[in-house]
Amino acid sequence: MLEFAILGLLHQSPMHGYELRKQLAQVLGGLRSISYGSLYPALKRLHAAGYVTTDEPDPRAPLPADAPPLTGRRGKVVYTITAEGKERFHELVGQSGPEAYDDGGLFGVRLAFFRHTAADVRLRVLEGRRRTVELQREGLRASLSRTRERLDRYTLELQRHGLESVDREVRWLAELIDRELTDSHQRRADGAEPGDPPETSPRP
Amino acid sequence: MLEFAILGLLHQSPMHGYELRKQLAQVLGGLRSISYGSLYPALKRLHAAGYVTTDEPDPRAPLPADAPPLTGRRGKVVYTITAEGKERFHELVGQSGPEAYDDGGLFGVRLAFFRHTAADVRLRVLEGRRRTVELQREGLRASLSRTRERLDRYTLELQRHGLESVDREVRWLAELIDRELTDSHQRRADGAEPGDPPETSPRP
DNA sequence: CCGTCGATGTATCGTCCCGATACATCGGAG
DNA sequence: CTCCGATGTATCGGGACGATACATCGACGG
Repeated sequence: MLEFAILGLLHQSPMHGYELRKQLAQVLGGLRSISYGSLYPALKRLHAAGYVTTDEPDPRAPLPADAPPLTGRRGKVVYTITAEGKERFHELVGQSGPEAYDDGGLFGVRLAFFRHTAADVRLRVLEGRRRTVELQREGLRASLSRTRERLDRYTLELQRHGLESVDREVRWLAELIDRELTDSHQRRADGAEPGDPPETSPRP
Repeated sequence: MLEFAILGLLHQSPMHGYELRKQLAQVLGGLRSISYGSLYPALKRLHAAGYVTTDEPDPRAPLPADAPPLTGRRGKVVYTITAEGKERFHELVGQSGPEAYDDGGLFGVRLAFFRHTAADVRLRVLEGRRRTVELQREGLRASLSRTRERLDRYTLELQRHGLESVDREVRWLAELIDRELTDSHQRRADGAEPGDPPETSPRP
């Protein structure tokens, strides 16, 4: 999941780890933040896999007689996506199976990078997510009506609130899907390229 | 977090790990489930800490000449809470500081065992949680109005939906707090014990 | 001119949790 | 009688987290 998000951000421009974290927090919805304990190991993995490069000139050669403080020598590192990294990102962005929407966190990241996603894939991902959440809702409803009598008021409130949240998510997804379909028809009528990501204000 | 939930459940009656998992899923709101990869290590920790005992008679003594299959010898294990465990649970249940509500997951568990919690602690935890979520909401609002122009429609939708969810949670918490206050006044008027957990249907 | 304070920045450690997987037992349906 | 699904215990590798340490730099006031 981090892999996806990092590649997506680096796809737009090279960045420091620090900046990456800030942008990530923004894109992820503001509440979900990413810790350095996840970020740096993830960058290390991506680097090992050849998906990103660093400008670190490796700290071992060009200063034989230069040792003022010489402590730490911690330098800033700019991460840049490679051609393989871009390929990997587009491979991930093209996936529309359960791995794209079963996990809510990953789905959020997918949504944040939907502008890089083809229209048909967008639609499949949204509908898959809706199906997943609908199943959750049904399970929740069943469980709630089964155990309504045996639960105390607090547990009951917790479940009720959870169910309403899931219900709201389903309706939200339905709205997004509707909009996708409308835009798709609109594009067909306009004769525009199919798969064009709709802009923030499609018709200003 | 698991520690709390497990002790809370075992507080009611001894159980197998398997049953524990099912009850846990129920109490946690139906969506959040707990995997065995978390549960058994957690039980091991609780056992090592002396908070639970098992009926496992230890597999090393009483069958010298008994070896029909002798494979595995995997037996069922019933976990029972100890006096120290109950003490630990009440210690945890009495906490009303940030550790009780800063994390949403832990707060959910707290709520699920609110019937074991004193009325004043309940109120402090609910108000603390509301404050936390309110701060989240303000941060989200600020971030959203700051970046509204630069975000594409999908990221915008994501943030909007997130903000509405947080907003709904604040209102939900306010309702719960109101109810606590009402019940508290009611109890005072009735002359009942302060701290009585309100039942599921306080006035049938 | 200096100190220190907050933002920027890199990095690791221990711990927790998860999904996948393996294995074992048992009651009932076919 | 046999197979199947529910019950049941357990581990493994890996990912993510919070806490923490350390380093650099600009700005601000004393």
